[in-house]
Amino acid sequence: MRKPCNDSANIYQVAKAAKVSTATVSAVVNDHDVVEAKTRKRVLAAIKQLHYQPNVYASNLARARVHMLGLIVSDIVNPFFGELAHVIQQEALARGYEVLLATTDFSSKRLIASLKRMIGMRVAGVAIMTSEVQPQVIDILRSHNVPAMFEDVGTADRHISNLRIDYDGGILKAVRYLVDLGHRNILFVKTYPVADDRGINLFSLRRRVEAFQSATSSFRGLGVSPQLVTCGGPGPAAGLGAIRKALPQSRFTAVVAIADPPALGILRGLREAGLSIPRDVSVVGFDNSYLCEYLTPPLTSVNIPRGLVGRLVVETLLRMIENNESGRELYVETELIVRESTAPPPNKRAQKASRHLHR
Amino acid sequence: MRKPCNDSANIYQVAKAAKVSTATVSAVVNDHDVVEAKTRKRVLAAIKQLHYQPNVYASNLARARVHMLGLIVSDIVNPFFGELAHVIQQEALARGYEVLLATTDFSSKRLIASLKRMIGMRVAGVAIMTSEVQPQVIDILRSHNVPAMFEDVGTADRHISNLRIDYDGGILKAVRYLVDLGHRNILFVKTYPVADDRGINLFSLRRRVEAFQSATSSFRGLGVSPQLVTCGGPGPAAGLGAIRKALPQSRFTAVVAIADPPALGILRGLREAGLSIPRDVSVVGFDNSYLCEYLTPPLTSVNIPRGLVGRLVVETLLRMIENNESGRELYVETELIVRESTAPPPNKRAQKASRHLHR
DNA sequence: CTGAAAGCGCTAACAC
DNA sequence: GTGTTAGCGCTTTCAG
Repeated sequence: MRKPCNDSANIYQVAKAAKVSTATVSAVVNDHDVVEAKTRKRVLAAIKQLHYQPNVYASNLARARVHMLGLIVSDIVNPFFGELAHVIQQEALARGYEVLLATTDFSSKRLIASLKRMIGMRVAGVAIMTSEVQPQVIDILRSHNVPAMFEDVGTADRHISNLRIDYDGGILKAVRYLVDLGHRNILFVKTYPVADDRGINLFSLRRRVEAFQSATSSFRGLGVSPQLVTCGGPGPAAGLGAIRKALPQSRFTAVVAIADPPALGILRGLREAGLSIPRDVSVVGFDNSYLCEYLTPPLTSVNIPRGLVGRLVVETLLRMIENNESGRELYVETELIVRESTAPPPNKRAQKASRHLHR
Repeated sequence: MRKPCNDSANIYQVAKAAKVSTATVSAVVNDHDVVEAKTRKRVLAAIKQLHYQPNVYASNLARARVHMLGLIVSDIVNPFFGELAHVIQQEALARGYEVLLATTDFSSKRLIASLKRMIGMRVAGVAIMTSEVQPQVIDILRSHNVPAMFEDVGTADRHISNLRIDYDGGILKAVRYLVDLGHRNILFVKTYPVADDRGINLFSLRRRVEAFQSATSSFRGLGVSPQLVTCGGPGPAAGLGAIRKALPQSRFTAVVAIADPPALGILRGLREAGLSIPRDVSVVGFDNSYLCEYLTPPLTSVNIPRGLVGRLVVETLLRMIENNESGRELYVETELIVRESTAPPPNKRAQKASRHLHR
């Protein structure tokens, strides 16, 4: 009635060529270890000869469950997400799952679309590592009973786990380190990507801003004065835009970037203005992506342990999927990696060390 | 006989809820524009109410062909491939195709595995943008009659197109520019990733080396002396390793990197040795990835027009798929983007401009 | 250890 | 316009 999918041989042809039934071929293909060696060999030969490649759709349709996880991230160009995706993929593969990757480009519309597509593919679970998550996402997940893992959004639930990354602590560590070096005027550069549709939820960005506010206020006694600049746009360009905006209007000796890509632009903007790093101003990034150590100067940055995150994500998801466990709250620490983009501010150059060196 | 896939509703339940047949539901879902508005509305309501999400496997199995392209690249962490993948995806999406992305990490075993998996998913065509391609790949492709697109490998054929990127020209332009600036001792840094299995075909790498040899030899009359250093490893680390190896044993005033990521490591290694760029040595990258303009100094690099490449790949593949056209040979030019990492060599500082400025 | 056969959920003739 | 129904290619009982 319908013409065959393409030129590929199907299981019947293999069965016929090997003079066995399709059940036997299926057993051989899936390593069911119940086939006599001789028969097996015959089947294998037929498979090779016909270049048989099982039709994934047919087999997944027939199979009860699909060994596949979905992973949704905002932006694969950000090296942090690239590395994270890589880790998760490795981890999943090691446990017998494929991973389906989707990118939202910060569009909540695309998040929904990707999620639906993944559900259509009957993924066993999804990890949604984006900063924008609207309620509808939760609805969809719930109505399909798909185990999910979020980053820093909402709380755990029967089918939902949540991984909290200690952004606040990371920002605090960065600020404390700068304060210890003698900095008092610290600029926080917040950038956000511009999405094509209305609602990107800037929840996690806002959280980081608050973390900065509270970090600086805890040093208010020392005369620390926080400044803030915001600029929309993708990656380094946004950082550059932000710093250009900030330079004429703020006085600062150190800047903390909300992520590494903007930090690239910040370095550039500072240099454009004839400033030297770290002599005139110190810069701290966030994510500790692989680029940091190759920048000039190597960038001090807050590290998020991708390996651990990847492992936790996959393991937790699999527990929910395979052992039917409930969702759980997870937490990972961050730490400051000091490199050469940070130093005492110009006027403090003399008084070399501060008393509270960051441990 | 088999338990349903998961908690999701299926087309029968929707049909029953809307009091129509499954054919009608299918027509609505696929926008077949033959359904009366009223019926349509009823079906839509049922779909929403039941959170119906069509099973991709069932529909692809039933459908004649799958609107999906495969894309295989070596390494998604290399920004160039990241950007290329993005462009191809956009382009494909615009023409109604999804794209399935796979990464080989330079392992030929993984190339084969990915290809087979894609064929199992009945992709309509594949683009294989890796430098390593063994004959078996061609066999597989041919035996399944899958249209394919390679980068710089072999020649076109009934079902195979080939895109040639003008690496040679790019390298020649870089070398000529350096020579015009007054450089005579030019180092070419070749790095290659180490794969976990035996056979990575270094074909395209070798080609670039040859291009460098021939480029320099065309300036032999001017006293140009080519040098070469090789180092295995991933990305920037390899560049760093290579330059560390080269520094004590070669004399050069300019270096050309085989790609941008190694150039990062080269910049770092040079600086480690107390050299200033471009004052003491000039550096040229290859790929012109988005990082270049944010490095210190901004990196002169050879540009590959990703947009054009992406468009050509998708368009050519679709011509083979939809119009049953034969494979073809394609060609794209490269160009040198001059930034601030290149300058006349130390001893030539005085004689500012050379006569043959690069156009 | 192997074979027969009943679905998995959907699509697309074809009939009405 | 809408319904009926025969597959798409595979997996998996269940008998033998």
